[in-house]
Amino acid sequence: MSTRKGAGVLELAVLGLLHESPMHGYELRKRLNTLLGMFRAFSYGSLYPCLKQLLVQGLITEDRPDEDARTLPSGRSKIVYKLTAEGKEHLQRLLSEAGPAAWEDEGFGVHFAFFAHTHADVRLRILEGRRSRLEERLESVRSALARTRERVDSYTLELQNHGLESVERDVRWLTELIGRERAQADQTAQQPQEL
Amino acid sequence: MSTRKGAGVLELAVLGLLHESPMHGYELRKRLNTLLGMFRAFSYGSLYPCLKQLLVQGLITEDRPDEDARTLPSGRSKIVYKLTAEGKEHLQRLLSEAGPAAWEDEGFGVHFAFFAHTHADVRLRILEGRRSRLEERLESVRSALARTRERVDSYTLELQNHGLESVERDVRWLTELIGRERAQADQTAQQPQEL
DNA sequence: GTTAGCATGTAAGGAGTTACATGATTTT
DNA sequence: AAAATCATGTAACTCCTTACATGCTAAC
Repeated sequence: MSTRKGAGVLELAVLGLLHESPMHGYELRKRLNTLLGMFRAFSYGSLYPCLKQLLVQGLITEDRPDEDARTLPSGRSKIVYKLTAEGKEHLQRLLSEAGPAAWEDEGFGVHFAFFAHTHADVRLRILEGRRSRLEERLESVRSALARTRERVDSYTLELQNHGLESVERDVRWLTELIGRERAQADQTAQQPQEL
Repeated sequence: MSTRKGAGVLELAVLGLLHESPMHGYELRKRLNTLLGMFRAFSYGSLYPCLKQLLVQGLITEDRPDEDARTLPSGRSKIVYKLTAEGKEHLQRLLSEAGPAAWEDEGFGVHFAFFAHTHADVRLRILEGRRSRLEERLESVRSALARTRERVDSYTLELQNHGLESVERDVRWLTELIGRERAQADQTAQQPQEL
């Protein structure tokens, strides 16, 4: 009840993208779906309500170009959204949390996408958390498979092998990234505070 | 409104597993999570309501071992679920549908897992549907990427490349499977009706 | 001048999760 | 005798989708 659970992946993604540059909803959705297109896709039906909520929370502001006219329900035009100072703070807070939300399936991609704005130690903990998570999954499925080795038809087997291989590949990828992060951390540690 | 949309992946998975052998809920969930463990996991909170609904629909029956005692709310014991004839028919119907439900992200794994009970031509159409779906995704993300080549930070790039590679790998996997299916179809076509 | 893409929104609903509640049985 | 795991269930909730509704603007 403390951390305001109602976060969701979308909120972070929207804040992250708006941090790079102000945008209107339609464009935001396109950027969203090229950024995370291989993992998930969002529809307008979730994006616009999310923007509305962020507005209410004061994390973004909207800029309607035709302020002269009366509050028009028709005669639509682009509404450009922009991060507020509070929004930037909130984004930083979200990106500093190295917890399950950052390494579980739903959240990992988005958190990773904004690693450029994340502290090095948090990055490392998220990558390691993700890797343990996947390794746990591998082990649990593998041991269950060993116990139930009986008769499994060839299609089921094919699916399970493909799944295992994909996750193993992901683990190797993570291991490489972790290696790079550590090497980088060592380098900056040897030359302290050079700017 | 015709095909009773309220299907969901769980329903198919439960029917499929119960087709192999009768089981109680707890065991069902374990089998479920080793079958699809690399792709998704289900909780009891969705499994038991699903079983209840299938019971109401007459697709499964429950076998409570202690029928002697009064309808006991306490004193729990295993409840073994079993497919009815109607349930088997329904399962066959679900497995014969070579539509989006079978090749989109949510459904593909489960449909594939039960390919052993699926007609060869349906298998082929599902595999091809899945492949086109992934190829569309690749193309749409790649072309969007080409248009927005500007400045993307190295983490975003890393994520996108990894995503692209994973999906490309899946496409190659599907292509191989399609090849095998076709070869098999040719073989059985040359020697018609040998049993 | 009409199709395609740009642009914003809402209402209803679906599929599943979390957290809770309870108790039996097996292992250590 | 304590801890782990087996076993069944419910209520509240969350995040997101689908389908709808509307209209502008660029390309062909």
